[in-house]
Amino acid sequence: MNADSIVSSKKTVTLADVAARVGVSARTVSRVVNGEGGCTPETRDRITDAIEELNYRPNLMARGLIRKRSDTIGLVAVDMLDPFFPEVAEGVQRAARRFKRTMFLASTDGDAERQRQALASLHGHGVDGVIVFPAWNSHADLTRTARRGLPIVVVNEDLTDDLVEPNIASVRADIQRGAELGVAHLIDTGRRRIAFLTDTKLLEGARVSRRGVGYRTQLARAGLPIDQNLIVGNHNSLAGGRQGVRQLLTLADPPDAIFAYNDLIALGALQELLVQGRRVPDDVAVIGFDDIAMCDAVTPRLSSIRIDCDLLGQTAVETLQAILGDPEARRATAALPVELVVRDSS
Amino acid sequence: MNADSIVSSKKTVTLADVAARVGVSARTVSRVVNGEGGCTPETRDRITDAIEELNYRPNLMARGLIRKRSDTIGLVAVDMLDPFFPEVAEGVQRAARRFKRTMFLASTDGDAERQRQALASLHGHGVDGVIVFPAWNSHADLTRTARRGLPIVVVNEDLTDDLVEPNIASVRADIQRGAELGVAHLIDTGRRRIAFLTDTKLLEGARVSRRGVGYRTQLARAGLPIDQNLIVGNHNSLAGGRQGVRQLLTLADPPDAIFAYNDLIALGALQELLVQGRRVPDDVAVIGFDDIAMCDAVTPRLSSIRIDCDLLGQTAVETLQAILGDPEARRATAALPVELVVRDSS
DNA sequence: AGCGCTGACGTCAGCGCTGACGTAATATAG
DNA sequence: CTATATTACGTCAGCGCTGACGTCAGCGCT
Repeated sequence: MNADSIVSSKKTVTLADVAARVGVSARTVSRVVNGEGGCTPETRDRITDAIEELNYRPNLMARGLIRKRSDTIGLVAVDMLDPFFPEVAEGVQRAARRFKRTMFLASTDGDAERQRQALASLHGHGVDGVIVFPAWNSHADLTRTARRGLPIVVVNEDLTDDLVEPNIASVRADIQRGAELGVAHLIDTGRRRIAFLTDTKLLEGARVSRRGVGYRTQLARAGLPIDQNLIVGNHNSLAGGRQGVRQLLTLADPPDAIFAYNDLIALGALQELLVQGRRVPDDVAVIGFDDIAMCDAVTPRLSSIRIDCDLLGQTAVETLQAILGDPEARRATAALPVELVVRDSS
Repeated sequence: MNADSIVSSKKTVTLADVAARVGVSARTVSRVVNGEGGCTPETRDRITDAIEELNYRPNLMARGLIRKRSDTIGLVAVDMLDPFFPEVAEGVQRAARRFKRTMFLASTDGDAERQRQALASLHGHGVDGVIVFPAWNSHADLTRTARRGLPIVVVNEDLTDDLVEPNIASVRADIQRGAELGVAHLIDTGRRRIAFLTDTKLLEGARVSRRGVGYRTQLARAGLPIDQNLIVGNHNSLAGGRQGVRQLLTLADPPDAIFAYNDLIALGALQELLVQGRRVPDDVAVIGFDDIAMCDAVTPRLSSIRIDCDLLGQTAVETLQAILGDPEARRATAALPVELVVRDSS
């Protein structure tokens, strides 16, 4: 009976249960649970024991309902299958822990509707703020959500149109410069027909991608023409990269270098080139973006533009902390530095 | 003034606000929000309009406090940097959506304390149940959490000691059979010194890993000796795989095949072998486990044991649904089938 | 006319918790 | 020895919402 009541109470245990057990008021138990002090060490110990015995855990929803903060943050990523997101998520997670916050992650596959649902759910469940890798075409949504009072930090938006709104801050690596470094490197090593293997979504409408800008800028600077045949869009995946190379290799005058939207696409491209009997980098150089861990583990090792994922995550969390304190604070931080990492594929 | 009140209400909008606007009771608004019916289409429309105008969103914490369910589930993964977890997470996400549930993800890096915190937070915030890739040495924790009333589905536990507890179910792929298929394949193709490159954690204490059992079983069946020098543990990462190969290559009698704990380790191993000038598979065959997408994108392509991540995630969610209905239901399901995928590395 | 019945609402309590404030006992100051 | 501060609690309301139940008008039926 006793042993049973200790380990397996079917009903949820509340503050009141603990209070009754000890013979104090629920308020006092609450004080102990929250370490507010204002009670005898002796009382504290008795309550602590009772909490242990009854296996009490605070109901965070009830607490959140009153406090209007939960010490949690949401991370809304696009696609967990692209290793870039997990890498940043780890950085966010680490930083969140430093601020004693729990991070909950939701992913959207880049779908605006799913992003909307994720944000609504996170907000409704009381996260104090969210860090978002925005889905395509979701600026209006983000703006509305922010106006509902949810602080948002937008991370690494590749599009150049800015979101200016109180409650929305943004953090990103210096993507355009990264693209410039990559393309300049290809040009410097003698490449003249440089393809841009990107995400289809970025070719729809009149999108202006920072990577695209960097690519064009560097070609122009070197006096190289921009050949639309060399700009191909595919799904953001290994398969998308492979498909892109297949398209490029049908050209009468195929490229001698590929600048990929990211490493996932680049890795797919790399493989397809090898399968098709092209030598990398002799026949075709390949350079990716993000510098995910796999870049260093494939053969030939993939050159890439390094983004410090840990720093990016950390900066995002710090920025969120800032706007949690003051909604007008730090609308945007300086773009984080990027670095060209030349390996064997270029 | 009006436009302002429409778009940017600073205060949180509640049912009562909407009710006041329309001139009905909060209860009626609640009925509309939850689609309970029992009101005139006309009233419904007026309320719907007011909800839109005031930008009202239900407070899910308040709702959860009463309903004692939130239609959310938690996924507690070990390490997002191992692509296996994101792949399963996608499967879980997809299945959760089918059941109209939102999934929140937390990761633990295999640390029991962080797992404890993640579970406490998820439970406290009212998730209806969790799917857990257990951290090492966390069975006691899981048991306690389950006894607090949180339904748990344990996924893909490699250890052979079972958790038998109401409120805990388990789902996994047939890991031991997978290991047997992989090792048997290596033996069948003439390999005689087969190394087992595993996770350090699994070598601590008297752990019995399903993969280890499969490995030993097959060696025994073929009459091959078990050489402790060929069983090395390292961190579960690309670097861990590289380090493992470095250790193995110092042996006087190095292996002619490597059976890796998972693909991440296998990919690291593969690279280090190539760097060290070994030919794969001619000098050393390598086979991984999980069959993550990258297996098919590296050169040489990595042989592996395929686990259907989508099915695994889906089964986990279905099992959770089952114990949500009945805590005694489906304690454990049959192990999901695995498949040997032979590519270029073996 | 009187009956019950249905539909469309409203009323009220309370989920579990904490902020604001009250109170009694003891410690310290004048 | 009284006045005041401090400590260690308790009381109470209410966060936003929904379950249970109540009310009342309108309808069909005898």
